[in-house]
Amino acid sequence: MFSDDAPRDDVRFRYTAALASELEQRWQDRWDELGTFHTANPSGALTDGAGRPADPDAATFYVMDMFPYPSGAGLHVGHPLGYIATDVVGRFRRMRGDNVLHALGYDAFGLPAEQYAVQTGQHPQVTTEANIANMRRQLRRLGLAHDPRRTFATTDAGYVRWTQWIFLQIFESWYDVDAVRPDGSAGRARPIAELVAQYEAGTRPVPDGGTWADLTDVERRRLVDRERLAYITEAPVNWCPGLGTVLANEEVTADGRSERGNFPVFQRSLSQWNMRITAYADRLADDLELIDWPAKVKAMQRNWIGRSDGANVVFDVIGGLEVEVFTTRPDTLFGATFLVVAPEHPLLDEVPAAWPDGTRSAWTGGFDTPIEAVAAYRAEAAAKTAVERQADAGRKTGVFSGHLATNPVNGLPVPVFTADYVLMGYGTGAIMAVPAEDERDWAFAAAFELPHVRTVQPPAGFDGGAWTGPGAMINSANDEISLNGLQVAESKPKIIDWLESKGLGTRTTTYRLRDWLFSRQRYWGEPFPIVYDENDLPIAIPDELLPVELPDVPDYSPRTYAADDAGSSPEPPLGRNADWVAITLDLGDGPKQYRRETNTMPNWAGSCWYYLRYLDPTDADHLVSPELESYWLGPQHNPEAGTAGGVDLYVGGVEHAVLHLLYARFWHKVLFDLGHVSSLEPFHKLFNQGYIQAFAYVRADNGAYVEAATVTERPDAPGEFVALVDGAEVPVLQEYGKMGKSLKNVVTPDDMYDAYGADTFRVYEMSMGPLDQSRPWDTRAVVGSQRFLQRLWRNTVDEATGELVVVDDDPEPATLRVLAHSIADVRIEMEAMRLNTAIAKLIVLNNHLTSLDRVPRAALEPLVLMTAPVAPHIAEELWQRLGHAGSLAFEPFPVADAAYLVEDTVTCVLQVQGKVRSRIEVSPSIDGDVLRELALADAGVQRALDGREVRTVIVRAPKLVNVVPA
RNA sequence: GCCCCCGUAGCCCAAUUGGCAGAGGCAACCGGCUUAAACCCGGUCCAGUGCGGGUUCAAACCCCGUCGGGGGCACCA
Repeated sequence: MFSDDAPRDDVRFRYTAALASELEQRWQDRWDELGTFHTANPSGALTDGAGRPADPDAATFYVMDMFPYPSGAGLHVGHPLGYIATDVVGRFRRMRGDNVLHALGYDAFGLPAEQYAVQTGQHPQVTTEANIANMRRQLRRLGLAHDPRRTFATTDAGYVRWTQWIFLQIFESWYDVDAVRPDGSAGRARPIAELVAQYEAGTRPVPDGGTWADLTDVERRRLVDRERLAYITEAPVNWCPGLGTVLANEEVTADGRSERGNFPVFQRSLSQWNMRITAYADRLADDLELIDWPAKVKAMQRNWIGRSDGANVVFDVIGGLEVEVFTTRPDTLFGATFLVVAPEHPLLDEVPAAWPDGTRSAWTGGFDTPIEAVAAYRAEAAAKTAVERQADAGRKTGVFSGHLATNPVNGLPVPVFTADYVLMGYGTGAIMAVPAEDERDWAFAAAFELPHVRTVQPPAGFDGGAWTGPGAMINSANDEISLNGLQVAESKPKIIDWLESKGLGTRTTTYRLRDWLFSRQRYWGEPFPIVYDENDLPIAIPDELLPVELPDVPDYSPRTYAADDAGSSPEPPLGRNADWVAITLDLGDGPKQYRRETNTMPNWAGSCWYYLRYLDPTDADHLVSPELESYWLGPQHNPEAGTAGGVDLYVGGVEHAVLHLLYARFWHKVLFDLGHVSSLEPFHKLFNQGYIQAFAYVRADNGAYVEAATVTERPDAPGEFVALVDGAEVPVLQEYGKMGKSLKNVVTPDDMYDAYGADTFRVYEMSMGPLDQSRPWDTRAVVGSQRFLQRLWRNTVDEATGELVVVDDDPEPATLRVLAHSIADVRIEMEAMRLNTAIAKLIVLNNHLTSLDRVPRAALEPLVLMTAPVAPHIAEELWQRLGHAGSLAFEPFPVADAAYLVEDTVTCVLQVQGKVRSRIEVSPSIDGDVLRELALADAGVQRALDGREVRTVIVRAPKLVNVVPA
């Protein structure tokens, strides 16, 4: 059970949970009163606790946690893992002299808050505020060194104002692919007014012909609206009836369900807001090179962006039409034996009336005419849900369209099929099929009796099927060009050059990334700062009217439907307040009636820029002042920042690898293009912490979960467990997984504060293992961390009297050596964020001091300072009891005395054929040749050699010699 | 199906990146303290690194294969 907490007369000053709690809360109050963790900006009202601006000589260090979502359930012990880690790193950097910025705000819009509000019948604002208050309380008790002045919630009107302001910046911009960026490369966002100016001046041709002057005002606006980075378009979108809203591609799983709630998602053509993230696809992919992120997350982003280089190739279709295909293998064009277009492809809108000569029966699907066959297949494909399509992946279906096209490199006729393995949304929605070099095409060809022609020589012994590997080209020549004999990589540019010279194709890059669908049909989100006029065209609400606040509506719950009701339509809750929707504004031509946008923004919007707001959440005049942005985030803002700049350390779960992290990078780059930030990237170093998981237990008889806290392991049978249910022991089975109410295995920080105090909890979480690894929670093991702190306490304070027990004598050399090594090791481990091993080193030093009769101050004080980042309250208390005034938060982190790092002797291992046969003590600076002779003369070595000749001797002075016998 | 990460004492985890397999913690056991127990203090026990090959003077670490666990992608042309 938990440690004994009863006050005892003989040990009134023992470091118990009660004492820990008392001093922890006292120090938390003290930090607040003194403003200890008030981080100073270089200028402005945000100074340090003493009212000073930032020290110009200090390096900055900006550490940040992923935005917490204040759920109604409160925190369990898994949640604070990352917050503790960033706090430890931040406190360590502060002691190293850095100006550390660390704050925490709340991502408070979004579906869970809305659903929780619906459940409890309260307004989301009320539940959100209550949840934030509870989370603040739980986190404050943890002793996090956040700047309390820099917190905010995304729902605050002052924050919403700037979220909406950024939206309007994006709305009022277009992407000029030719504009030159500061680094010389091409393409950047520019104010839309500059596009209009170009049209007006005639320096940019009006698309679709005509002149600007000839267009009506409404035509001009439609033209310009099409170019905006935030734009409305009618297109197929992901409609999720179960959630009652449309979703971005990133929010839909591969099997066509909503990431949140796991409801089916249907394709519906709807008019919705989008963000032109695709304009940034190249930069989002390329700039990953500039930042220090886990390779896995970079791979996921690259994968999601899905850039592939190839060519578009035009095939003439007999009868006067043509079809353009995208291929990454233009080198295999001579092996293209048929074409496949997606069922939605416009080429199928007209098909021949009769099957052409040479049509095989396998191609027709049993229909008499192409018209019937194609219509039937298109209907079948349209009826398929994403889930069914997913289930059918690999099974090739399709039908001949009746069209014949001409292979541009050899003039041969190729049949055009339609099949749903070709997607309208990728490339051109049409492919050239090369069965010999593509596995999917091979499978289709096999199913439809289509021929193949090999154009890459497979290796000897290859026994059929598609060969997708490298090799020499064969069968690839016409009168003008020959690829034969070339390697695949050489052939690609050559054939593309030829195609381009003949006007048959163009070098092309395509992306999997789609534009970001940005509207949601929900109440609890940022309203769009947009109104519509009588032409139904969007108009920005003037800056002075921001923020647009959420109106009261009769019912703020989203209109949801049966999860499989594909025919239903979204209904924004904001539309339920007619008085709000209709608005009278004077936008320069007198008061007029407008209609408000009733969709809200996705909750990713608020998390796209919060790292900018921490720099000064009180700034009412700027999104972020350029001076602060460059000081904390700019390129080279500290020696580690690199050319991209950004937050120095960003810690959070890997689940945001493509959603939040991609969206935030996109917004940041838009803000960069528009001159609002100087950094190229928002987050320089990203670290994904692991998860704390927990055992859960189900009854062996009925499979019901039992309270994990009541379970014990059978002493007689390890691995078997029993739970105490109504006073009786029942056998249970162990499971492992998330911590959650339904699994009855939740342990909360509050439980830990009560039983051990916050410092013990912090030490335990940090010592469980490497930060990036997931691991099981084990409440019984927490006591080990408490013992460490208790020993540290006892090394300083007499438990009975509260008197200091340290002495001012000089420490023994042995103690100085342990001290020096501990300091050196702890610094290395802390800098590498290996907090578990850093704590182990602290324990070694502490245990050493425990073993002494008298603890010397000169050894104890550095230990207290080094313990401070991980267990700050007890460290502050001991520091004070040791006679220091004020907080240790800014005390320099100890530096090892190099004189005690060198050992007088080291143990040299003597091996014979790799096996340890002897050990000798030698000087650390011993000469290799001397050591060799010592080793060869060693009795243990001679015994192992047993008279054999020595072939060679490996000497790694001073630690190892390996003698290799002949 | 493809790709990535991880398998070390009963458990959580170290190992200066190829050089003595054990730093730290939990649990267990023994002893001290105690009227007794807990706390505390001291000590003990415990694996040859999932498995099979290979490279090397030397392999937990590198290579190949295989098994188990976790994650990502999945008809993207």
